[in-house]
Amino acid sequence: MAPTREGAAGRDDRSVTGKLFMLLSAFRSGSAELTLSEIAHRSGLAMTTVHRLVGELTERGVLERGSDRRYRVGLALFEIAALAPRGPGLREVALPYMEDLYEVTRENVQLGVRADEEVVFVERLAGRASVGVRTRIGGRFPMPPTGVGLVLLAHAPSEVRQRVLAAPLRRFTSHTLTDPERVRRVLADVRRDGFAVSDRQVTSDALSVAAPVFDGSGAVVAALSVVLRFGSVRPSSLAPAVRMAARGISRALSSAPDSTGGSLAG
Amino acid sequence: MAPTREGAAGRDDRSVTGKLFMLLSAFRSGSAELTLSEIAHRSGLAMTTVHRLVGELTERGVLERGSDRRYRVGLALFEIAALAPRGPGLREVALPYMEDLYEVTRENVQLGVRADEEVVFVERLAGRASVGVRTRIGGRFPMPPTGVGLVLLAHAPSEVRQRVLAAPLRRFTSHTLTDPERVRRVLADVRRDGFAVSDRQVTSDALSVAAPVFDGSGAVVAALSVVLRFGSVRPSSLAPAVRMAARGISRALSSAPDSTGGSLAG
DNA sequence: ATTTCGTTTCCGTTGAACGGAAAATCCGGT
DNA sequence: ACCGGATTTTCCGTTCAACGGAAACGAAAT
Repeated sequence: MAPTREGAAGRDDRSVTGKLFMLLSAFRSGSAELTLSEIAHRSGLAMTTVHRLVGELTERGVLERGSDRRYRVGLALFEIAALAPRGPGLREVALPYMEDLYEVTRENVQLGVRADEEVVFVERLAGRASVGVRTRIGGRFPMPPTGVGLVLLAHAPSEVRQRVLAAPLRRFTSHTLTDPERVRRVLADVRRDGFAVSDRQVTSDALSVAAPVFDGSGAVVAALSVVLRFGSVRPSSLAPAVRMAARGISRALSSAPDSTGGSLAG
Repeated sequence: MAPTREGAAGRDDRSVTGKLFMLLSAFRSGSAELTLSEIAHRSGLAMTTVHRLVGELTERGVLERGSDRRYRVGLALFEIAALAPRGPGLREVALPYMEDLYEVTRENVQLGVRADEEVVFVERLAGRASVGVRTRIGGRFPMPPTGVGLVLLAHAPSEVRQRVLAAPLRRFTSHTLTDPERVRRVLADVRRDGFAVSDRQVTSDALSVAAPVFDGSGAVVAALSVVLRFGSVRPSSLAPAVRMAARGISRALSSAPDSTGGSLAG
């Protein structure tokens, strides 16, 4: 074994499919542009193997080479990923409603779905006046501290909830809830009220209000949130607007031919 | 050796990488949800091969299974594609400027880049009042009839321009320009004026005004456009606004640490 | 000029990928 | 509930694509 220090890597690196996945995942951590040897190092694959695979991927546009000859994720991957029903597909029908919400609040409007035990943010509208957020589109984030996460967690299968609350809850600010029992009670409130408030859980100057998005079968498939600067408005006063927008998306999803209901079995 | 000119439909289905690419590309044409045998049929691969590959992809979240057991593109692919500098990376810095433009016009605001000899749309903002467009995010479109396409083509390497104008120009409406010489003159105007107008080239009720987006080195890396209902405003009156927004994006790109300049050699 | 670091080519070995065949499962029809 | 056709999944012997060590090549830095 080489002295590579990757802990998160998958177990199965025998198949080409697995190698390709590890190779592409190398771009997730760190910068968006990598040299061949950086890819080899981060993916834990042999140089020659990476060289061959990267060559083929580049030929097909899955990777591209920049002016400095570095490799970057290419458009071909973007084109295929654009077809993901829970990603851009969902975004497509949600956008007009998010737009409305943005106009009213002038603050970050976020749309997220659950992947395993984390949130993946699918879309975010932000103007230049919006308060800064630590999330990135296509990026993961723990569920408990975020508004969308609370909604998704509240409506997730109980096994998922168990597992998430069994793990230590990461602290971001002095307000972050780290007691599983407290969070459990918050989740019950979220289910009762139909919306969630995350008060300075991620950054000390922001809070978010979130509401669930349902598919045709009544399952929660996503969550919508607005991120506000702390102190600017009373959170609960925005709940109706967020819920309205979320319901608008839900309705659009039900009537759309392309059902976006999906489950990630734990 | 020399880069293969054969373009899209590569006959190289020997390598696993190629097979995976063909497999995933099966989702491009037609619906977003496919059964195993549909994937096998569309990709041209053997059932057992597809079965094995699809199984592994599903394990990693690159594909997902819906409630009806059909396969769809999964979030893992979306997460990786989100790192593409010319895709979501570009979108991220462009969004606030696009937002501004949307507010002023209340119409479709589009951002596109060139891939080979076509446009790939990276982002589109649209309200409910906007006119319908035939483009899709992550989708391809011929360059000559679209606003963004005209800008990208005008600033593309001359070989690209040659090839595009050598091929027959597809007609969408009675106004679509199909004479290469006419288009060539339009492209010269685009370079001189700093913006492009596509008048009812794609649909008879819409026209678009587009301007180039530059990276730090002065190369055109993208194009921004507004799609208007025909007759609502005089196109040239919007040119300054579009150019302003495009320049804003250009400036943001230059100062960003992550250069998004990229070339796709012909 | 020499070192260093990254990239690319070469080639013999090997096991992952392959796909035909058959079993298992699903599904609409009766 | 029962049947027949279509779809999905498992099994397994064969083979060729994938592999990676070694060495040549290229480009900056010293």
